[in-house]
Amino acid sequence: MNDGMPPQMGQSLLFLTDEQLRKGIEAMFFAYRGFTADPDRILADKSYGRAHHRAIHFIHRSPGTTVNNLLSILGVTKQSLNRVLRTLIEDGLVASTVGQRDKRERHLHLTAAGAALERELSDAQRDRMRAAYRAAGPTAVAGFRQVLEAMMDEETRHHYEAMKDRPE
Amino acid sequence: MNDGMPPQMGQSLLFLTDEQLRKGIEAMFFAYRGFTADPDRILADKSYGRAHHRAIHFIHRSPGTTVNNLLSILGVTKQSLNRVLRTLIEDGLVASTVGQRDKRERHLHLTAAGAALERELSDAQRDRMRAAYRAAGPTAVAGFRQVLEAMMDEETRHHYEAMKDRPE
DNA sequence: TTGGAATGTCAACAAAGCTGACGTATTGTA
DNA sequence: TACAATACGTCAGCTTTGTTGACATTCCAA
Repeated sequence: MNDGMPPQMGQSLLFLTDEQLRKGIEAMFFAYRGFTADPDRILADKSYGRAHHRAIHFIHRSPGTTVNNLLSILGVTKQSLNRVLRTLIEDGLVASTVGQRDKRERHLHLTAAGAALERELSDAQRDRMRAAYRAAGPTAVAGFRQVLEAMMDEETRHHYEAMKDRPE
Repeated sequence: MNDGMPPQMGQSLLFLTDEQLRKGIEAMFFAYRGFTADPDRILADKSYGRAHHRAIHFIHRSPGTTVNNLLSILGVTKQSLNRVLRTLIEDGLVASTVGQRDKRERHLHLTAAGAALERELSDAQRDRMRAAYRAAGPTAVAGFRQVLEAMMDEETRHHYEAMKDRPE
């Protein structure tokens, strides 16, 4: 039976065939939909979107972060982020305080209400992630993270690693 | 030193801590940006977007697929898909033919030009995926796929698996 | 003191999703 | 043979989230 592989290709490189790569690409596409589905449902009720979720997540993750820093983490323009941030501030989910050392900077924190929404969103997202982790097991999880990290842009990976080991 | 873990938690469950889950969530977010970055750059020059890429990908993957089938794979409304499909047909990248058995159906194929663009896009995306796979190794890749598959919605996983093993 | 950096705002626009409504051709069924 | 359901296309209108470009304000630092 012809499996489409050149006979000289060793078992060791079978995971690099175009077919394997295509499966990985489709797995990323389909999995990302699941990944965002639960928070999206929660946000839809509140007339917020994914952009609000991302802002809330990273403000929670790095309390006191500046607008500029958040910008480069999220990879969007300041105008785009500003629109999202403005509604979150207006709605009392995010507090923006003038910097001490540099008064041009605004430091962002979640309010109690913002922290409550963050908790609700991340609980939902973690539930799915936990189920997937549990189903796949610790070895698979390690591989999952390795491949994802290798897939990032250089600059992005720096952001990722910079906040990798911060304590809660 | 307090690592934040309850002392009764065995090593076997450390991969399910909130901190591990959060890292996985952030890895998904950052990696997905890298995942789409290369095709996005190619598409920007041609005034197409990610939606066009997805349509082209799955038409290439399942030649002769109907509009309805594509709809349920992509998880969008027919109005949204139609806008994309119309431009692709107008530009001569996709051919739409009336069904033989059921004349209500339209069967979708890539033209030579469409196949050329598909090749360009998937080459770029596969290059990054290949580099990530190579860096992480075959064991990691297996885990990567396992976790992603466990992360999908039920219905989505059916789509994924239905086209999993089709020959090129 | 002056140039540049950080921030914010206004305007205009585009991609890509959504709902709702409607028309047409075709098919299956009562 | 009527009628209901299906597949597809399209129009209109709306939302979210991204983009440029222009411009004002505030403040640090050379």
